[in-house]
Amino acid sequence: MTGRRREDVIDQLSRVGDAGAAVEELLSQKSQTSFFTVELTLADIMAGLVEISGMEGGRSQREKIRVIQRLLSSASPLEGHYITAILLEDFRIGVGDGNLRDAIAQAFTVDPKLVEYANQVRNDMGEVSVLALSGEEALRSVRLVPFHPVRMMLARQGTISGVLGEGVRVAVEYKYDGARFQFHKQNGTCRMYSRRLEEVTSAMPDVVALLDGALPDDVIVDGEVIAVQDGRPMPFQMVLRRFRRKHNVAQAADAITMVPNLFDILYYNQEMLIDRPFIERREILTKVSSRYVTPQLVSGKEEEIEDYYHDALDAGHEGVMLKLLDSRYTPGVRGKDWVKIKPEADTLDLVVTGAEWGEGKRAQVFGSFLLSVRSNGRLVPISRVATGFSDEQLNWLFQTLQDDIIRKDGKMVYFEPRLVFEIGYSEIQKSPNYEGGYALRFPRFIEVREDKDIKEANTAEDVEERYILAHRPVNN
DNA sequence: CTTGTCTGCCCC
DNA sequence: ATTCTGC
DNA sequence: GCAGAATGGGCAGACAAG
Repeated sequence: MTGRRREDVIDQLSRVGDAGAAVEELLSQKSQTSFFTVELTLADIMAGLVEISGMEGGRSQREKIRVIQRLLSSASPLEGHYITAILLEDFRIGVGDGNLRDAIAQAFTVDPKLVEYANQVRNDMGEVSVLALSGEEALRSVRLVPFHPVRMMLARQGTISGVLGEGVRVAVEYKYDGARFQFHKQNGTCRMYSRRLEEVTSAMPDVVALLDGALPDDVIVDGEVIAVQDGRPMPFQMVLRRFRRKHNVAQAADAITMVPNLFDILYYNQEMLIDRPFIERREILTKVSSRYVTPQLVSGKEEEIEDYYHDALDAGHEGVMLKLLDSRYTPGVRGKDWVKIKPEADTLDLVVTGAEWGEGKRAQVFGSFLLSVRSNGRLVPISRVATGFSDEQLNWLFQTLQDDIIRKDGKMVYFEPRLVFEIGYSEIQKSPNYEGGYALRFPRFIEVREDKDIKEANTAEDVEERYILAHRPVNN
């Protein structure tokens, strides 16, 4: 569209770190040498977007590219910027749900709290905006309806002692390493939704059948499915092989057994329950469901909760959740009413063998680093890391590593090994993507071990040993 | 038909 | 997921 | 305290290319 070479465009993109801004610049350079443009209308853009959304199958990518090329070539630089932003769903204009909520509240002179409440229940700002037009009463009277999934309530990280105060009692439940789901049933029809509210019913026929059998009609419940074998939870990777599958579902269901665990109920028998206290919802859930309700301890004793937590870890779960007994169900909110307790991260000392240029606010520095373990006198990659750095540390690393670069390949650079990072992680997992066969789950940067030479970094044998140790059967 | 690469209102 | 940052 | 931003491993799917 601008007659530029592919490399120029990539170069531009990595320089500004924002595709919209990059397109704007490229188009403005082009307009100096080009003479005509056809005026682009909103209808043209809409038509293009509709056309693209309907394309699939063979050669569809090429066709999509053709349509985008047509739009951009008749766009002004600013238009190009925002067409690109629309296509990537990436506006970077600092307007999130909060600002939108306040704008709707002001436009229709209603309480922002009610706008938020209605959006929590209906999960559709467009619909909420229409309700706001009719006034506060309409917002107040919104109700949950089966097959309109609501956003899930989220938890924050914490510690047991941090949650327990004077005389505070909490509900303690296992934290499962699986996939969150919401299950709806009405008039004999069942549907299951993922955390991002995608429908996964057809991928989970076995789980849906179990829940159908265990639950009455007209309910919405919240839970987590895990993969199990011989009564023990399987690695998260097994869950991934099942959860959003479209093809060979029956075969996969045969190979990997999935079990639901229910921990909340949002709606039952025409009644919305999200504003009830958690203990009440729990009581209703245990009455309503004949099976699959997650075990629960209610306690205010730190020692007792610690024991329960260690039982959870011994059983192969991630940790526990602590839930305040009187908390409402707040869709989409990561509030302090639910707190997850997980083990502190283990750490490894790893050699920095490469890095990749960043994007956005990291466009001028390395955005992630390649990490390796020692193995028979060689260095073997085991993971990357991209979080845990302050901006200052990223700048320093970018500068200090310049002299170590021995090879470049696209946005990747490779170093003469010198630095050792201490890296925190939650788990070592089998990896098909790294040469050594293992990778770290949730890696994060702790610090540069300036006191350590690369010869003192951890080895592939260390990693394997830790993997085996973590997966050995527990004997009691 | 196989293989490689990229994407996902993706899962964590 | 985790983490840092600006408000 | 909150929301936003930038990034991790890994899976199935969808396409493109051979």
